[in-house]
Amino acid sequence: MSETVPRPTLEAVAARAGVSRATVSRVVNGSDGVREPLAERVRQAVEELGYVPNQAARSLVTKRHDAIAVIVAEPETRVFSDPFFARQLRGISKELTAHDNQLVLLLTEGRDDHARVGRYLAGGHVDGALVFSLHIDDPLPELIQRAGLPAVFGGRPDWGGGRGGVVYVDSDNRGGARDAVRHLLGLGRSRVAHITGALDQTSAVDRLDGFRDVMVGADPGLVVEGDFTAAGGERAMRELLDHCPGLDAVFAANDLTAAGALRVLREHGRRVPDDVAVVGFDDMLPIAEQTDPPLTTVRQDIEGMGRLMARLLLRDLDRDTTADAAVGGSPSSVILPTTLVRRASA
Amino acid sequence: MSETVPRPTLEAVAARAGVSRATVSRVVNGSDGVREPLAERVRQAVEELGYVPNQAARSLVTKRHDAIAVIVAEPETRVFSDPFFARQLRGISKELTAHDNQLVLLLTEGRDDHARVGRYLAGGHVDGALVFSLHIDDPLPELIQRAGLPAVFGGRPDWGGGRGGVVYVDSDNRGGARDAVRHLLGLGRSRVAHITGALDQTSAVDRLDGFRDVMVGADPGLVVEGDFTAAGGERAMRELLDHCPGLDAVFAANDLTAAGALRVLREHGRRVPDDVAVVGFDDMLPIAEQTDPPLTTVRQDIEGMGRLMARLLLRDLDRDTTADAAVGGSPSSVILPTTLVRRASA
DNA sequence: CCGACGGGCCGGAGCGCTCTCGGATCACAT
DNA sequence: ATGTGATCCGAGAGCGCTCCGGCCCGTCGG
Repeated sequence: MSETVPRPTLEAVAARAGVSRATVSRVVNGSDGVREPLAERVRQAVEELGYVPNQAARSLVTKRHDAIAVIVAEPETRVFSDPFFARQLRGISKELTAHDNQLVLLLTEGRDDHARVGRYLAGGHVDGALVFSLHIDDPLPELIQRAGLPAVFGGRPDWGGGRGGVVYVDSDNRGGARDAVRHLLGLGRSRVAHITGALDQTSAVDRLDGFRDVMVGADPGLVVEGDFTAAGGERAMRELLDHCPGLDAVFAANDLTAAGALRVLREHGRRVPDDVAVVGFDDMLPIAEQTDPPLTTVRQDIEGMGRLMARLLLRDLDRDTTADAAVGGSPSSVILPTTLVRRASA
Repeated sequence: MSETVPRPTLEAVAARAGVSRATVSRVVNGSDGVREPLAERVRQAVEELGYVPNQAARSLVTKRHDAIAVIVAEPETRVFSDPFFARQLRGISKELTAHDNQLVLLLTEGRDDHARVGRYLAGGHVDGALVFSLHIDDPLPELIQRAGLPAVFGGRPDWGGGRGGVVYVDSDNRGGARDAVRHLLGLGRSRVAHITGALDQTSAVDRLDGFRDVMVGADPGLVVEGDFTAAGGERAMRELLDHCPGLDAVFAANDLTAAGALRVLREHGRRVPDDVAVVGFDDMLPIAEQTDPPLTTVRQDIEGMGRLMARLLLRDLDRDTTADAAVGGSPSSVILPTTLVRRASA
């Protein structure tokens, strides 16, 4: 019924083309040293038989799998509540498939999942790993290293990336924040507040740092901690309005936060942007376009981040393969630029 | 430097434990026929050497890969603009890892990608496929069948699923729509309008059907086509207000559409829910909670859908393996119930 | 006490592929 | 005609695993 027809093997193709396995292998893998007429005969046999190489057998000898693990720590619900994840994945996918690599997705649930992931990585199924949202006490890097796999991290890791040549890709959160605040100042605002993100995430810390870079010596009361959610934005905005009723601008750590802030501002009768200008971060659609008024925000190239992560990893991979020595040294981390998107809120 | 230590093989473990490969294999795979003292010695050797079986070698002989492909058609940008995708993936992932299966993600870009996917599926890397948003002219089912792989589809396929025992999992879009409309009627509304989704998607068609089930013989002018976007919702709402200014309720095909409709209603000075009650679909967070007023909507169990898809597929797989004959017949499609979530808009 | 029987364990074959060698072939120069 | 490379191709080994057949040894009936 669902009985699979046994797929043709190299040998079958060889027999049909009247050559040896080795020759077929050469043709299939595009190495030279096979004269044209013969090669053509082989190609035809491949065609006729619908031959597709058996990856398992190939991996067994090459020790290459042409597969990359993408590891996402599930507790980061943020990853799931916004389209970031999907966009990044899309970038990764594009880059990987362009190089004939497969994407194996590992969503880790909790603590105990690490054992599973470790076993998997050690099991030699993949050639490398792409890892998201790493925390300081995360055993993942250790596991990956023990498995002898190269890895690239998404977002600056907690410990600053200073350790053992960790490679990561991140947006220029700090620079983006500076741009946002400068834009606000450029609008003639002077009492600029900041609602931070969840400060256990480096992106939130970096954005706060960027804010401070520009607002040196500002009233510390103008900074209130949020958590990247709309509810957090509302709460923080209320607090802000309470303590600093004179503020004329708000830089929110992300668009969701900004949306919450906007609601509270409206509730309190403040007009945006006339009374208070608001800038968000992420350019998270459709949120950013749907707020009232539409949000001025800092856009980052999410898909590009994903693609870049994959590219760095792949480069590392065939550096190992092709070169005898390190050709260009290990790859190093990359910070991607952001751009300010002007809409109506500031 | 990044030189990998050669991983221990079965043979190495066997040598250390003073037994044969076969015995180690038995112990590792949990088959019986090895007496306890020996088994223990083997287990210890495994431990000491940190042995992990080589999957490639194993697959080569078992023809099993313990991996499932998840195929998502990229053009469905809807998939990427809302968290559906991630949620479903999460459900799938949970179920798969619980059964020690890996998740290989295939995002297909366009037409020409099908060749790649086909090759991959035929390449014998995976044991089955989970497929999303299939269209009527999609070559995917053909490819999958040719590769001899079992598959489960997400969402009712275009051609109605009547063909060749296609198995799919879907929400009860029609029933959910009925609930929504009945709720509106229960509120005493009588001129209920519907803004549809993109009607080339079965979910949109089903929701429309559900609407019609309840509103038999209603003014056809009360149904306007949307496209699942907020902009589409705005456009449709304007049209509706133009042609049927007397309407007192709107059932929107999804929450984004509802959000657009809400904006236009406010713009026209209609109060929600006093003048016009609005119900959405999806309970897409954070949108549904953030609209003004918060949206009454129909919730579907996205994660459950994913999990169920995976479960059906896995069941199908080891039905092939274990049973001599069909134990319980082929699995069949499942429709998951929806629930109405009451908030302020209706 | 011997032969039959059976469960526990081992050796070997082989999954489909790659890759190293060495043999065959051919052009060209000797 | 023969040597000489360079070039092309094939045979064979083996990657790490599973599984089959058979050997060995313990057990029991006669």
